[in-house]
Amino acid sequence: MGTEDIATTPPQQTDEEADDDEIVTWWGLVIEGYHTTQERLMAEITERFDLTPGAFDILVRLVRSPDYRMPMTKLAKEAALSSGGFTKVADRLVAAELIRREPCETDRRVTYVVLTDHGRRTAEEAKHACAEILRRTVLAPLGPENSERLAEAMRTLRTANAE
Amino acid sequence: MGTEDIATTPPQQTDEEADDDEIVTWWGLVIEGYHTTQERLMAEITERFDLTPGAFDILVRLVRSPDYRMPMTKLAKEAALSSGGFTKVADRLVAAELIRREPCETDRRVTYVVLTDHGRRTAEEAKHACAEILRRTVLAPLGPENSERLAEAMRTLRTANAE
DNA sequence: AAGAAACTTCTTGCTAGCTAGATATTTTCT
DNA sequence: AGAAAATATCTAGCTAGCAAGAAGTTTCTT
Repeated sequence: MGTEDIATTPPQQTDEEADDDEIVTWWGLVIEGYHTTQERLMAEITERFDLTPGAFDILVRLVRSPDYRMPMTKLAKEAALSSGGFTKVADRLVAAELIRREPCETDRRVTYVVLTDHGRRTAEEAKHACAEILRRTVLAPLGPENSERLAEAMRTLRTANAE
Repeated sequence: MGTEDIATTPPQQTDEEADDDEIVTWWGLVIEGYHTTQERLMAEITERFDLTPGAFDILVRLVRSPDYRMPMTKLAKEAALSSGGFTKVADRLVAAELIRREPCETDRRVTYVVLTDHGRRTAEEAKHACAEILRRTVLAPLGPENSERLAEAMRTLRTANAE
């Protein structure tokens, strides 16, 4: 407080404003670090497998599901997509013959999406490539201890800010 | 190695596949933690100030620049936008009377964007609100030590994966 | 000084994903 | 049983941002 009258290079900035600035810059660093890494990861994946980031995400979730299958709504929610948005992603994946739709016998509102054989192979290869890239671009630079701490911090943020 | 013959709940998964899975899941946690937090932050900002996330980012960068002014190309690069994409963001900000374009006297290829008075006020208020939200939703849950470690990890990732 | 090369901005057309609302089905309540 | 509410998917129209390329300006080379 009380430096309002002294004009320095950033024109008359109060201590409080400087504080705000520091915090916003600090979070900007998080944004940049995250995006740089994620974009590099996705650049390699999309180039090697001809998948969009959204499609890759769906495939990985499906390949981990029992019978490689999940109801549309559940999958959309997991992937943080709207139902309308997910319909289009699913359309594209069906067109690429990576998944197919299957009606549910017991509840006719529900449609399952299921990996095709081609989709399962692609998903497994892409997941393996993803892990390899992550070892190289994230785990190696950070080291195991910092990696563990990063995960812990993110877990905290997720729980603190969920819904 | 050597567990291929024993079928467990995920149908015959090798150790290597389990390893891949663990890493991909670990990074998925980072994605989720980051997005949850960022979305909550942006939800509050966009609601209070009628700004898109991209517009907010531009405004904050401008309010920190000398004379509240920057060449289009430099600003686009800082904000990780393509030049075409940035033209449209700038169009919207001009329409909202938050910035204006100004030709450069010495190099007629260059156009500056400059905060209007209204833009400067909005940017300062939004930055202050952003800092307040970050204190509440990020710094408080993490605590100072973990916050410092998070920034350090992100700095490492940024440098490791730049360009 | 003339032409080539590089740089900056803007235009055009495209894609991904969202919101709102339509339709069909199931569940719940009376 | 039948009305009302909830659930699941799809459709239509919208927005943000990208990529490619057009057009103008400057700088470099001869």
